[in-house]
Amino acid sequence: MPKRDRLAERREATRLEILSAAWDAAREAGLPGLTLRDVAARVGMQPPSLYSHFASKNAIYDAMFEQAWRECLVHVTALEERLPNQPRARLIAIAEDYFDWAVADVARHQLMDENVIPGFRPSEQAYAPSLEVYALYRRILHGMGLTSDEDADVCTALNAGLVSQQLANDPGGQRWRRLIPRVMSMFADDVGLPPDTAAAGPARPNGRARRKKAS
Amino acid sequence: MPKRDRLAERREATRLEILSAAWDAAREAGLPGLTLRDVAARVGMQPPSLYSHFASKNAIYDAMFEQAWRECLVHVTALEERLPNQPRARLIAIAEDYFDWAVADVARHQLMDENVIPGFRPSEQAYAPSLEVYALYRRILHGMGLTSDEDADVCTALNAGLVSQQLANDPGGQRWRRLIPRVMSMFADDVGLPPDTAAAGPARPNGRARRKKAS
DNA sequence: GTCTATACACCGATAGAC
DNA sequence: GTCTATCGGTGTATAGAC
Repeated sequence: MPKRDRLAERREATRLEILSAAWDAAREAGLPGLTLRDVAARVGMQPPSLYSHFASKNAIYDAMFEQAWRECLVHVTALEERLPNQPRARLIAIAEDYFDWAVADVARHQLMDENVIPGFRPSEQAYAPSLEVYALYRRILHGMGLTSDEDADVCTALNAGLVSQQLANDPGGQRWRRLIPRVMSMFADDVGLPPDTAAAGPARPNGRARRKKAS
Repeated sequence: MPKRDRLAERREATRLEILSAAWDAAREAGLPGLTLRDVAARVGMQPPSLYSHFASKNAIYDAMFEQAWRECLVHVTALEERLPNQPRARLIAIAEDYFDWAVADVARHQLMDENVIPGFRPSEQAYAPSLEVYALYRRILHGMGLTSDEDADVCTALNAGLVSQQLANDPGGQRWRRLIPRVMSMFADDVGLPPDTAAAGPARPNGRARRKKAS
């Protein structure tokens, strides 16, 4: 293996190490409270040395933004494999899974879905994975017969609202998380989804998913 | 009138002037980007002079938080007077009004509903008006026959989600604002509100709402 | 009491030595 | 690539003028 590749690998490893430290720091001090000095200390560097790997603090936010959405893409892709068959149960499972994932890391959620950093706008490259997630989401809904983009917008708004209220008014609690089955049923009624056939109630169904219908 | 009162009035006026300048600065530089030097310059003071009126920067945020929610309380109270009679039209009017009010001032919305400032938690006193708004909101819903606290939580989540998605993904646009009638109708169906009648008498919301059970 | 002047510790960012 | 040194700017604090 050429030397250049080893160097590139090591350089990439350092980048990832810095980002990992940045996530730790952001979770501890809050996303906007992240400081380069803190990050540098965690990786055993002097603060200015970070500029050898990132052009600015916002560049670190940008890389974190891309990481978070890539992570989300992997997460949702994996989730798709183990979704229940019944459309209504699917909606609930998706919503609960997204909810838990968002609430599990507030700093990550703020970076992904809120404008917490004054000067920060994600770059084209960092924004791309988020579009992929949204496309995947629409594809899943499409598989249930929800072909309208409006439906997807409504559904994302419902999820976003539940998460937002939970974090703002009852952090660490379950007050809005408990409403997910009801809200998703409401949405299912609105778009005219038929009732789930099997004994899959509003609670998370544990029945093994059968293979999708061949159409 | 005793001298003390005149002094107190002047002091209060200065406080309000500082807060007004703080709002201007926050709207311009983003809520977390607000700096005491900027605020001081806008009121023709030296930065340390602000400490004669506020104990800290967070104390300014706290006063702004209280102001914003008091303003919201006044706004919603005034709105209540001119709400349509029909329950479904009421829901839509409330939602659209809240939406426009929230979107009209992003900095205000961030302060009220998001955790944008790392170290900031509103004081008991500053938090009180927000509880009043929520109580008023529940009372309005109660007048439509929606007596459950869950209903109110769902409704606030719907509104919050629409605003959140609008600001995050289409700032300045109408993409989610257009969904308000549909989402509110969906909610009205869920709680079993009867259809609005064409000709409306005075507000006599005696139609008892019953939550429809979804399969 | 209110404001000015000054200082401190911390921040992001840059320049240059090695 | 990493370091030291340093810059301008920030929130915060205090001492002292009026």
